[in-house]
Amino acid sequence: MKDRPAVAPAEHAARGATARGAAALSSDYYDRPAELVARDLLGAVVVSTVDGIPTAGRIVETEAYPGPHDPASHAAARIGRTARNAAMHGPPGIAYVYRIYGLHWCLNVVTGTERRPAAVLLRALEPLTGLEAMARRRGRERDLTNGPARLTRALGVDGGLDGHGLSSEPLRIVSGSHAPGEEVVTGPRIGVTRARDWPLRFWLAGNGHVSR
DNA sequence: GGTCGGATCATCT
DNA sequence: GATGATCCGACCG
Repeated sequence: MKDRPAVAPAEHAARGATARGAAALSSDYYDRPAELVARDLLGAVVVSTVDGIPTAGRIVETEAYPGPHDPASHAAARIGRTARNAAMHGPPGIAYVYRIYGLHWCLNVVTGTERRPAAVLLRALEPLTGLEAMARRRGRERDLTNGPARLTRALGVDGGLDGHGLSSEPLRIVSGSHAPGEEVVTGPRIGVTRARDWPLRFWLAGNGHVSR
């Protein structure tokens, strides 16, 4: 049995974040370098109403893909602009959703960094609301959102949301907070083969919902 | 607990 | 023709 905070960090976030009319993060918020946005997004809440089904989760793990100078990015300089990465070249605050390994979807937030394509990958959420719907979509009760492809499945996110502005239905991100005692930790990104040592993965230490 | 291989295909070489 | 910002079930210990 792991130690848990007396008051779950999610409780505060859940109340404000999923409440009707909660303010979405502004485009100014995203118009910053991906490293900063990736760190600050920890604690924010993703709210989905895809298929009319409300689900929401608190962001506990992210990765930054800061620009063309990053060889691991889908918008790396050697690749340039393509149909797949078009959204990364769009305005800050829209979604970049792509298929990976032929069968999963991953959700990114496009950020600004001096007009260069950049994004933040959402790697794990702490489930807040709609857990039953998440479990139904995932086909299991556990591990609902602790992985980039798991969380898209749980929220009903797919390629149809590529380029979608994240301040409007059916997929929004609203502000949240770090709970007292929650510490941001940095480390290498998962699964990448290039720039393995760049410390661009961010997560909330001690939160039980990170991907690993 | 851990490791291994299959699924499955758009994208890029 | 090879690769990949992953997940899952099978198998081993």
